[in-house]
Amino acid sequence: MNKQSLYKGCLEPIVLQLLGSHNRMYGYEITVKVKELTKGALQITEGALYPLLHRLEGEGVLTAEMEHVGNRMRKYYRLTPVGQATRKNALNELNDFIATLQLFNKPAIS
Amino acid sequence: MNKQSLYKGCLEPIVLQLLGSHNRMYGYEITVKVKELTKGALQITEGALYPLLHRLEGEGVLTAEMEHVGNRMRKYYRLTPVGQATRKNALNELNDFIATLQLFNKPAIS
DNA sequence: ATTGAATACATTGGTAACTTAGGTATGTGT
DNA sequence: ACACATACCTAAGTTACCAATGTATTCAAT
Repeated sequence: MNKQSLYKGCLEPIVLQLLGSHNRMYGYEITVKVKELTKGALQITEGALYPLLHRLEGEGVLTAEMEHVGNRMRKYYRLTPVGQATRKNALNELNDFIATLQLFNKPAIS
Repeated sequence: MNKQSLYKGCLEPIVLQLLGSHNRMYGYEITVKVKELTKGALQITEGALYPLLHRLEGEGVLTAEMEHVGNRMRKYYRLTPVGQATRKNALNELNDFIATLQLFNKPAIS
């Protein structure tokens, strides 16, 4: 078992948290920021991120605005009002989750 | 997204931790203990647990011994020496994971 | 000037780790 | 008698990811 598997299911709350503290971000920026923030511990793959962003946009959690920087396209995402609430809720769940995991955090007994 | 999805990938380290602090346990006991410990926050399904135990046994992480209590069978699992090491490693990964998640734990900015 | 890496978007196919639903059987409470 | 708890198990479907690939532009290095 690869430790990366622990992060399964955490991508959405992480992205929501990032967007909750950054006004707006584009996809590639998110991957770089996460890698940087976690010092490489977590590397979001684009194959996971882009479909997630599209889904969240479709659900009304995010809005997107295209922008051109030079000749290159960027798609900026930001939280909608619904997304703000979703983020808060996801944060609560994340904290409950962490608290629960801590219950099992014992050095050993043997 | 159901918050249960956060636990995806955490079942193995949790089971290893439990067995690391309990000498030996049987499957059903594990489900009850986890539910009790987490006050219902985490309910391991048998469809997830039994295949996991079988896999870990096959990998040499656990050994099993059958026992009869009255007319009913119990299959007790315990960590092998390999399993002890696996548990320690899983615990480290779990702690790193928690530390990484904490990086995103900010109330908000908005 | 060309090559590789970085930037930036995206999709497709495969898979691991679950959930849901079921099956078998014994014991216990009402 | 019936439901619920105990105790094992499996099979089929779902989900959320990863790996690989594709397109195109920009920049640094040789």
